[in-house]
Amino acid sequence: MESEAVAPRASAGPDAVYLFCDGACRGNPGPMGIGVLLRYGRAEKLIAEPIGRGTSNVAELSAIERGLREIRRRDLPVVIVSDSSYAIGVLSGRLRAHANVDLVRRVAELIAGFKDIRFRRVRGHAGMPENEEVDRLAVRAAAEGFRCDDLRSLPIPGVPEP
Amino acid sequence: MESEAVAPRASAGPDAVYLFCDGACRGNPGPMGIGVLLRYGRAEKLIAEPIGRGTSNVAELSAIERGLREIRRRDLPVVIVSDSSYAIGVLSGRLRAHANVDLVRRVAELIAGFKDIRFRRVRGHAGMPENEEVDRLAVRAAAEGFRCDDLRSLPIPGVPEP
RNA sequence: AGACACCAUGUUGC
DNA sequence: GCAACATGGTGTCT
Repeated sequence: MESEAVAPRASAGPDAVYLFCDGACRGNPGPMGIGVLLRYGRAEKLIAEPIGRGTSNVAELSAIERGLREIRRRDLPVVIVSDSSYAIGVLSGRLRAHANVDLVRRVAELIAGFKDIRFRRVRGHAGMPENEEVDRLAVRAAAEGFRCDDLRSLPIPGVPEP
Repeated sequence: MESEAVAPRASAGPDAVYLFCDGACRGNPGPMGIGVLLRYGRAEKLIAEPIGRGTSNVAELSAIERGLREIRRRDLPVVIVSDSSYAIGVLSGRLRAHANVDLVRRVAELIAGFKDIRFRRVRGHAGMPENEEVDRLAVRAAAEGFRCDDLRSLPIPGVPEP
């Protein structure tokens, strides 16, 4: 795995799209679900979807794929935030995929269509709010078939919500 | 590798130094840590150290090296207790080292300076208390940069601790 | 093909 | 906190 140094790392800039994603299954293999949070400026989009039966690693890869397909502006820098060392490893070429070859290649080609994609590994259940949120979405999608595709606006500090 | 029969085996005698050691990484390769427990009579010494980035096998070899360097009395019999079939193999000459050649030679020369060194292979995570302890030390050293170098006295059965 | 080790993730149970 | 299972990877040797 290997965590990147997080603190000293420059952010991808104000125009970057942040893609937080997580996959879950009930049992492994088992019914899978994905959770995605896309953030661009003050706008957020939440996606939850059950995606059939498969393995935990397939769920993690599928969450990344689903999130990337949501991004139209392929010229914008994208930061993929995932807790799956496996998914980041096989997509960044650090690990070689022996299983899930088709899925890995499909997502890799998707990635190749973007101008600037970076990966950011985070520890699962380490308190990062966005990671916790997509984890809950993925778990609900896998367990209850929960599905959503909602826009949302970030609160502005000091400005009361309507 | 086959496990040696543990129960019927003669111990190395009352004056032997027991060197329990383990290496760990966070990811492989990744940040490494070592854990060492030296026992001589009723005295124990615990060592934990992060040792930079490398592979699991390098960590295992380094734990042995670090433990051996702690032993002054090279005339005493030493029992190296490790769960690494690789480390014991390359150091005992049963396996041939193609990688990590410098490190292997360095530790082998260290070993050659002792009068009586034996290896004892134990299964990892099989419940042996000393192995579990050095495993935890190594993992903490790799994960959190934990470091220690402490003396400790074994409890005497029937005698309450202070 | 096998062995040992080191991990990551996903679950299940208490 | 403690068990256990599965899916996937590397480091190393035979």
